[in-house]
Amino acid sequence: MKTYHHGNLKQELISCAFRLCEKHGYETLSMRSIAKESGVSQTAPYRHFDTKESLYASVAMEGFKKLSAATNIDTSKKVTKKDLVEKGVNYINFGLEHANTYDLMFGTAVGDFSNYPELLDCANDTYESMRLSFSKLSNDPEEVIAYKCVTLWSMLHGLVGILRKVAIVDQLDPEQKSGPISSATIIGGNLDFHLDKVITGIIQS
Amino acid sequence: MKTYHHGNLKQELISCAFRLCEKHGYETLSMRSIAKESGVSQTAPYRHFDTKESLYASVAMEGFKKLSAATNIDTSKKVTKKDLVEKGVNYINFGLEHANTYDLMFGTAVGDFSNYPELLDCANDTYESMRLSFSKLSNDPEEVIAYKCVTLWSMLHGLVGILRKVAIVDQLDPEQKSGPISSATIIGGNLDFHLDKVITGIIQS
DNA sequence: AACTATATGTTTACAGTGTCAACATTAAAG
DNA sequence: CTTTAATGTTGACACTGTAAACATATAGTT
Repeated sequence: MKTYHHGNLKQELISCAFRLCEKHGYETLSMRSIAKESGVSQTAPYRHFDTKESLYASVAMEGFKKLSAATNIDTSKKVTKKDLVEKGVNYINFGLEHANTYDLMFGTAVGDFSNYPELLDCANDTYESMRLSFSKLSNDPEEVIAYKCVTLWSMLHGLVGILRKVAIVDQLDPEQKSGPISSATIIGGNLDFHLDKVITGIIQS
Repeated sequence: MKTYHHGNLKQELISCAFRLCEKHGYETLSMRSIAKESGVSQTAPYRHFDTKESLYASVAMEGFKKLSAATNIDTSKKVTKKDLVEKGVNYINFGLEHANTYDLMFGTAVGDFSNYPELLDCANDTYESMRLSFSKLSNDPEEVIAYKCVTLWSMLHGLVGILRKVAIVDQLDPEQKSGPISSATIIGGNLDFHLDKVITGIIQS
């Protein structure tokens, strides 16, 4: 039975967009295709999203929620370096496994997060969780902790980006493409070992 | 005197696109607007670029050339850590000052560099230059050097990304927005100090 | 010099896009 | 039960990437 009013269209549009984004990348999304996929007329989405960017923002928000879930540390217990490393690995894996969504979250698709307060909150949560972990791990003053967080996040974020563009690096030595110089082999294969070193360095810095 | 044949259209299109990209971001570029700006019919660009992506690739290439120029180290002389830090600062500054172009270079606009061999070469040059610097600095075996390069590049790349999204971090504590917790203050204001620490860590790793 | 092939330009056309305005239907509030 | 607001549809507009057909200039060959 098909009703005129969908009842839950907004959520449907978001999860539909999320699905399509994960599969084909956000660049190929169109308002119209999402509407069609949701079985609704092509301009119906505009009752729930002012612009395409604001739909993007909602999808990005989903992404940050999932990222937070994958990297959140239980700070009620004692926090160890091992926890940080483990969640760092999770961060990288999220970036690689949800590459298309990650692009949406950190690319130019959503220009300024402060136009989307809920999205901003979600993004902040990810950072805040990291900050809390660091603060449970040491007695550093706040500024130092903030500093270390930014450093770690930069490292993780950069690693995702570079591992994605691994072709650039790997194709340097075509003969050795799958040999020991491959960054995927060097870092990807020993991710926790690598992150352990990096995080140790940051903690001690 | 207006001739039917432009004479140098390809280059004109590229530099025109580059200019527009720098100013307004690549997302707002259109084949037609670039054509118009170049004073030529709307489909003329297709005599020189199969697709929009391939124009993007050419613009990205310009970007990598400039990035290489800004970060290249004279390896005929002795290479010091200070050189690396200085070029690291240049890298970050390039990323921040040419943010729009940087997005084009490292975002999803050009899907797979291996479709554009010249672009791949330019990107590789940037890496290769870094590799050479590292190799002049120590006696590490090749794999270790490659590893360190990837680590450093990740850090630089990540830092550009995070500093750009600084709002996420800074707006955590609205009261302190321009206070000591701002990542821009922490890192941006002490960029060379920060990079010195990071690079020292990488060299010793 | 004349002829031909190729490179480079223009015009026209098509399907797809974001988004607005006008209208239709349903649900919610009084 | 009536009014209003929320949510849907249809139709339209200007813009996009890009293909096809055609026009003109340049380069190469005889």
